[in-house]
Amino acid sequence: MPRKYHAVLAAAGELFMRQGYAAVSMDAVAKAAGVSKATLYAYLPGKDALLEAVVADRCAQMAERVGAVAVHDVALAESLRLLADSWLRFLLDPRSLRMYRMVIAESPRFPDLARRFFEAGPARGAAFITGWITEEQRLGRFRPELDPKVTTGHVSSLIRGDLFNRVVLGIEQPGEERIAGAVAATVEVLLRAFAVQPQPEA
Amino acid sequence: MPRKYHAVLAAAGELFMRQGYAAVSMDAVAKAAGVSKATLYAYLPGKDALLEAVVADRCAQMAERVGAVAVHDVALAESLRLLADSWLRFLLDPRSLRMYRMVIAESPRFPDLARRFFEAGPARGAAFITGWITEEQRLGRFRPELDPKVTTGHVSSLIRGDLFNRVVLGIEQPGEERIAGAVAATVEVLLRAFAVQPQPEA
DNA sequence: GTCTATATTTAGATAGAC
DNA sequence: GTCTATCTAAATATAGAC
Repeated sequence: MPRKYHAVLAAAGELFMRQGYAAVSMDAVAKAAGVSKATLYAYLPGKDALLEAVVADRCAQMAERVGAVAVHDVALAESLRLLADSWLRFLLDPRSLRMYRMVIAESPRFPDLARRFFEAGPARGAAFITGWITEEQRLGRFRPELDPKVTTGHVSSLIRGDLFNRVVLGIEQPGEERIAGAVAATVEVLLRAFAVQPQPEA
Repeated sequence: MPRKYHAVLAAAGELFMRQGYAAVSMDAVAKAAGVSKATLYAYLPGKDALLEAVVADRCAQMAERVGAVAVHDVALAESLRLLADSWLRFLLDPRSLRMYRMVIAESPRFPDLARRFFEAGPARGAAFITGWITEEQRLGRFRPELDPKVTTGHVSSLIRGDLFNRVVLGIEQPGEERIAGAVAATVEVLLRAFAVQPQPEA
């Protein structure tokens, strides 16, 4: 699939993410990609296939960007802060938000698409956090009796927090301090819930 | 706005929630409501206004259904379990999920709609939880140094948990035990993070 | 592979009778 | 208020030349 195929995927992706699948016409995609409509149909059998190709492409890109900062050679509080900070910022990235909105919206009609997104994004993030937890348990800083996978769900939910839900809905557009503040508050909770020796607050 | 107005809102709501705004035609709404298209335009100036009316209507309904179970005359663990269980089940209700998906999808193009949804749903739930926390603090069972509003974000995030994210994407369709298990695991974390006297596990 | 031009269907919206 | 019938624009998809 040659020359302009990448331009088509990029243009279609941009439009689908911003306006939603149903609201985007093949004309609009062709125009944005600088291609004729007939070329679209030379590449792909139809609009559904275009969406699937776009999401597969974006998932591959996302899979490379996923991954928080894992550090273990500092105090647990700082290690948690770096993990939470990097992961939350990834979630709040406009690309992540647009992808999330679009996939959520179409998941009832395109379940495969939702699963692919989940595997490329949330599942990879979860696997990363599970690894981080396991290592911290080995270091004796994270409660050893907890199941790493179950705990990953709790940790990731706290990191995402209320802020993500508000931003997804456009209720809030957080600045630098807001994000840092949310992370700091979350770290306090994480320490109380998961650290071997609960540390007193400042 | 007389006789068939309710039927129009109900039919349009059902279609918008299930298929998304852009994918639903006015013809489809008219047919589903048992009404001619001209009648739609007698009620409302256009499709956008129909969406806004639908969401306003559903938000009013939702505002009545919102509200978890608040109990304070049992042990904190049981009180937490009831709160988490009722709230999570509300979130996982198909009506909640469809509304959430649709509003998320359209929030970039209809920010007012997202805000109305937020006020009718998540904000009311948060206010409820904040009240619950304040009462538990008064009873001396919930850590008194914590800010109730900030803590509400942490509590609600943990209740929602990983399960909600998976269900929204259609990754998982939880049965009774799955929900109960998720609630139980969450309660353990909530106790460690927020109870005045961390209780030993079973 | 890529284009222009077009076929066909369906969209949102309205006129006018009752 | 409610209908049938219809207008106009825009949608998905394709034919056929290069």
